[in-house]
Amino acid sequence: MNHTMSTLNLTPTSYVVLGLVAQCGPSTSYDLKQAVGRSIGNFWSFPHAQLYTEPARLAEAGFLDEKREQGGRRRRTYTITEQGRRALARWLAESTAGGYEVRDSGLLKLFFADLAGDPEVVRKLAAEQLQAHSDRLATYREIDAQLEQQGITDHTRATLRFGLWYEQAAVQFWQEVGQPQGIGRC
Amino acid sequence: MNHTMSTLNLTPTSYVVLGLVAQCGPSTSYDLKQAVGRSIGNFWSFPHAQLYTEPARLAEAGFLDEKREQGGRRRRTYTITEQGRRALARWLAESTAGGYEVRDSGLLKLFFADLAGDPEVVRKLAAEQLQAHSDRLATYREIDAQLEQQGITDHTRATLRFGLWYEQAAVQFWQEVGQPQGIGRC
DNA sequence: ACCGTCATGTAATCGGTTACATGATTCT
DNA sequence: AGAATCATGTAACCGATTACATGACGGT
Repeated sequence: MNHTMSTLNLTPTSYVVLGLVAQCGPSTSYDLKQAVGRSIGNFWSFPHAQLYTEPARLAEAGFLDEKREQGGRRRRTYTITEQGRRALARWLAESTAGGYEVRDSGLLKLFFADLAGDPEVVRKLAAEQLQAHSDRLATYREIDAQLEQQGITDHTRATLRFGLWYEQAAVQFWQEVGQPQGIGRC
Repeated sequence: MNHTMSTLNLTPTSYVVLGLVAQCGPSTSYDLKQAVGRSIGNFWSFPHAQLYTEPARLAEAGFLDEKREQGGRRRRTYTITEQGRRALARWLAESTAGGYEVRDSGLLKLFFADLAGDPEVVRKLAAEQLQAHSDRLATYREIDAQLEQQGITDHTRATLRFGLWYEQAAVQFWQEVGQPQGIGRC
């Protein structure tokens, strides 16, 4: 019944918004921002502006329902529609075609590090990265422990646990890099 | 001496191009495409069009030198300039501010998987991902072995080895997810 | 009343992606 | 010679990022 049913292709960003609204119920963009910051934002970040524009797009296309309050902040609150739910369900069920991407500038630098001529560059890089990843590993461990205490066992927690595996791998990797005596067995 | 010295901000893409040209010597966009496909493209992909437009931008800003052949394919060959080298060196030396991003739609799905209501969704997802990551792990192992035979021990090989660590972590993670009896120790 | 931070957006730009298009080579 | 693939780009669009801007709210 909505005539603006133009073919709008749904990006990962779209599904994040859709999923979050489905998960948390009626949300404002700021709610989304908070939710992202607490969870997925850890490994896949979205600038806040997108969490304002994307829901608008989705609403226009009929995947979300937008209600704007009159007084005060005049904020827009989004609710998922049946159509939105269907789109989400379809995405969840469909086979995951897209691979993955690890966009890590540290790695990029390492790849070109030999160009610098100076071995110190690699040492420094490895030390930095090791530090950063160790820190995050510690953080994730804390959070995971908290979630465990709270008895949370659903798949949002599982996602966090990926962070654990990842950071562990990163720590080991950068340790390996830092050791000048060469590459060990994996 | 170049008057078009406008402030052009250098993105990761820029450094990939710069670094590759520095590493491989004079290159065409197609060369870059090939090089990317063989190496960094494995975890950080760049559509080929970018490898045509980016060098142009860099050339215009004085980081690359462009020479176009007359006959045949009339292709443009890029060489790194002193300015380009400096930019690259500066980047390599500077502290890596930007964190990393893991953009994996499989993970995203997992995060929202419980919304589907159907446990089969998770099973299927985990199976798929496990398969995909196992395959890539195998591939990386092969490539690494080849590189080892060739006696390559520089940091471009090290970068590949990150792929090994990563895929191993991913495999373990998705195995964990696939096992319904809950989450084990990490 | 004032100040700082929280919250909520909009606008403009620009890089990234998709799609299109064509000319060289190579193979049969 | 013709088909198929390799190679080399261009153009248009659109999402993503940055920057700007302002209004509410909470505390002093």
